[in-house]
Amino acid sequence: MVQYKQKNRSGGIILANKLVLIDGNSIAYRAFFALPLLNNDKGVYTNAVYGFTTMLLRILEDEKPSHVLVAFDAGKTTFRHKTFEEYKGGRQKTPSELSEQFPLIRQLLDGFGIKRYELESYEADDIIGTLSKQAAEGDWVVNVYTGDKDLLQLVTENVKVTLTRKGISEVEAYDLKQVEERYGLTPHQIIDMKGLMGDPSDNIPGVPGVGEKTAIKLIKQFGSLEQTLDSIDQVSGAKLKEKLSENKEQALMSKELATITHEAPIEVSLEDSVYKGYEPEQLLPLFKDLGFNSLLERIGGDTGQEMVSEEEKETIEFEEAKALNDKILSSPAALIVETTPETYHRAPVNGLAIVNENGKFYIPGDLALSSPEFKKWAEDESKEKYVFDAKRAYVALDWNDISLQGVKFDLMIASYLLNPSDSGDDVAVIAKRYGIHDTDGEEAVYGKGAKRKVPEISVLSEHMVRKANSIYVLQEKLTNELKKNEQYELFADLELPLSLVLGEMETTGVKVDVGRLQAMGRELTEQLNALEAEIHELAGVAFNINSPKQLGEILFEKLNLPPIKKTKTGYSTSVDVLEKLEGKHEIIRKILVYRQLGKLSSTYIEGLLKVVDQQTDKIHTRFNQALTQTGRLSSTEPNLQNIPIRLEAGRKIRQAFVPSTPGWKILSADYSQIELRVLAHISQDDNLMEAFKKEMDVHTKTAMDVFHVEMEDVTSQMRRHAKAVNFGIVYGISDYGLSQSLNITRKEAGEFIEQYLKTFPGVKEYMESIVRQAKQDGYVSTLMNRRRYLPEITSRNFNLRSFAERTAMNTPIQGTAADIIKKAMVEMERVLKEEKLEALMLLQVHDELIFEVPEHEIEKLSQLVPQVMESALGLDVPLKVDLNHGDTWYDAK
DNA sequence: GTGACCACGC
DNA sequence: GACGTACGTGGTCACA
Repeated sequence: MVQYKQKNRSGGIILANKLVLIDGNSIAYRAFFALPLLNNDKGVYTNAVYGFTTMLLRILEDEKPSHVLVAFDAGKTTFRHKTFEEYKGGRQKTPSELSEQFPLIRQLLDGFGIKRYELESYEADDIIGTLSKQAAEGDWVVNVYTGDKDLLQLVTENVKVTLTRKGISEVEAYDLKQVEERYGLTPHQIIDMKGLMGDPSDNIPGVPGVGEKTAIKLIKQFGSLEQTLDSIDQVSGAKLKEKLSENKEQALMSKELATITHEAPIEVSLEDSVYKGYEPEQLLPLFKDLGFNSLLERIGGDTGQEMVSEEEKETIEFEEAKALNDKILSSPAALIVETTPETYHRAPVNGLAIVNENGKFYIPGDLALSSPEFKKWAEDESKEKYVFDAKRAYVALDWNDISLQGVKFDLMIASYLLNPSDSGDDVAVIAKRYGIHDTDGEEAVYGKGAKRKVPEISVLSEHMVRKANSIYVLQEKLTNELKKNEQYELFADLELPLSLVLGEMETTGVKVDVGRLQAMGRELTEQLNALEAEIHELAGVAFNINSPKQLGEILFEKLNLPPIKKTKTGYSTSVDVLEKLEGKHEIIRKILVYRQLGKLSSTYIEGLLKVVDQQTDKIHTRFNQALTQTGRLSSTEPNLQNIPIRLEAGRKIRQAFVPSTPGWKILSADYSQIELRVLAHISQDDNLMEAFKKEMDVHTKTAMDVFHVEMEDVTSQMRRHAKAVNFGIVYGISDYGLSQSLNITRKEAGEFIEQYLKTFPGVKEYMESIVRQAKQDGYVSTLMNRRRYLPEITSRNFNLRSFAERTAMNTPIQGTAADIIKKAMVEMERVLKEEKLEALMLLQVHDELIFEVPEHEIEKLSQLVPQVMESALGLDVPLKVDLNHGDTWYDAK
């Protein structure tokens, strides 16, 4: 364990005491403005605390001080206000986001065992001035850390001042020599300089018209402010002479204000600031609470995927169930169905855990899965269960012929809805965010990569009981937070039911025509071999076409083609680069085809064949319900949301996706322009709403309005551009992004966007108001109150801020579309059951639902599906669904 | 194992 | 004027 301890004095020689004085307010300010507005899981801002902490850790490591003291300003008025009432007047009020962090900084310093001090009527500077003088007189070595150049006046033989530069990441130490180099003045003359030039940030007037250059020149010439004022007649320049004599008094007062006192009536002694090193145990809970996970390691804490050490864990008492009775199978109960992390399809159940008001129980897998009592309890809707990742539990049990019902709380989903940015699939990680630290992460228990294995049962049983206990303990807290955010309906009526729907879709799986896939694979391999030979022939040498590095060398060095774009590591060989080279060499076309076919072969043929269930020829994807920042689902192992469609060669892959029962059909229903319809609704833009109400082609309509032409005069080029702009609006891309996708200049792209917003003033108004709202609230919401926090929207970093602004505009659109289709899915599943239909919902691809349907239900479904989807959520514009069916997914177009 | 690069979908 | 620009998943290569 790394622990900071005062180092032994070398060779027994006692060196001078070393005192570090920190200007607390100044460093906190710097940190606050340098870092984006981070917050922890409780919504408390922590950026200043974080910056302060990293700085402090570095100071302690670099300086290894024997004494440390952090000085703070106290109150608003100081003795300087008696001299000059407007001292520090006109200063912007400290933002509340910062002031609320000061108590945390104080707590943190206490945790470090570092003395802090503030004194009524005095500023931090004065405390530092007084202590540094005392220390220097005692022959101590002093280093002052601040962001304020004024403190340079304190530099002496023994006292250094270290200034923060550029944010907080860089610092610069000033001793006598460096002050001289920088200003050509002694530290004491800094005050004279200030008297002349003033300081706008403190509202110190100085002499108007005199800036740093003139001030330094005068002080160099005459030695001090007083001597300058005594010798005004020797000053060169009539204007300057006049200014100086007019503002004598003001200059003297300014000097007084800028002078840091060495005589503050402080009640601390140097010895009070003794620093003995910190105890990691004191800091761990603070850091965890603040969410400083990256700093835990630096102070010798755990990173989350190491076992929580035994001392930190309270022992947990639990019972191993020998038989299942009402005491164990009561309600409500937290339930863990333990499966080895990763895929849960056909996964063995490693055991179960239940925590309820009667106690904590570990239940061996065999016992539960073979127990009729357990099945009855699990399937009983009225027995309330609290879980983590309901779908995992649901599917794992479903493979064992148990249909889990009555899930009333899912910790994973709840945490995701409260804040999608710190979601996760690990109980421990989420529990920690909410203050529970005794649960190990999955990786710590199971190991990772090659080392993954199911641990011995004593470890595993305790692990699952701890997880169940975390859920049990956190249920109320998160439920309350959801209610407070008005997200409980989203949670209970949408996402929870959806997880069961998704679970059913996943277990149902999609049938694949393996023979067909293999045949396509063979054909592709032949084509690839032929192409490879031709490419090598044209290049004059055999090389790996899949290696961007080798390909780049061949194209741009051997064949001397012009390198259009570079990447960090070499030449770019991406599609848009190759397309620009297409006319220049016949090898290019072949490489493009090789790339396209190679992708199909490796990702889609081989990739899919790898995950086909050998017994049933079905593919069971997993939908991740708690991952994307917008509320969309994602799909893994395999990803069935990116099966090719645009290019015919790729689209053919879809021919391998077939119904699981002979004679059935694949039916696909996709929302037409759902995001733009949502945008029309949210923005209430008349023009856009009209397009949908009149059922116009929205891209054509956009082209007509943006280019001011009649419908029949819209060229395909215009429509393509309009479509790209609409696309950009929906996905929140920038002018740069648009310029890339249309291969036009950024300026032109910017003009397009501007023209678009002129045409749709309601949209413009929406874009502006949503950004304002995001700045005010810190988050944006969808129609169903899904949230996304955007702390960076107040960042002073242009990039971070712009990105957050585009996100603010885009997330309510994309997220509401996600809400709508999710709602339709829940409703659809209900209707299928209610109508006793055999048809099965198989997949969701963001704006599209895929079903397999018996022939005789096609007609019924063709009516029901659009009806359900179009009425999922009432908008002020109609929703429209396009429907297709066929023998394979390919044919459902 | 990890990061860079590339490519597929919405 | 620079900054480095939708969100995902997954394959391959090349490095350690």
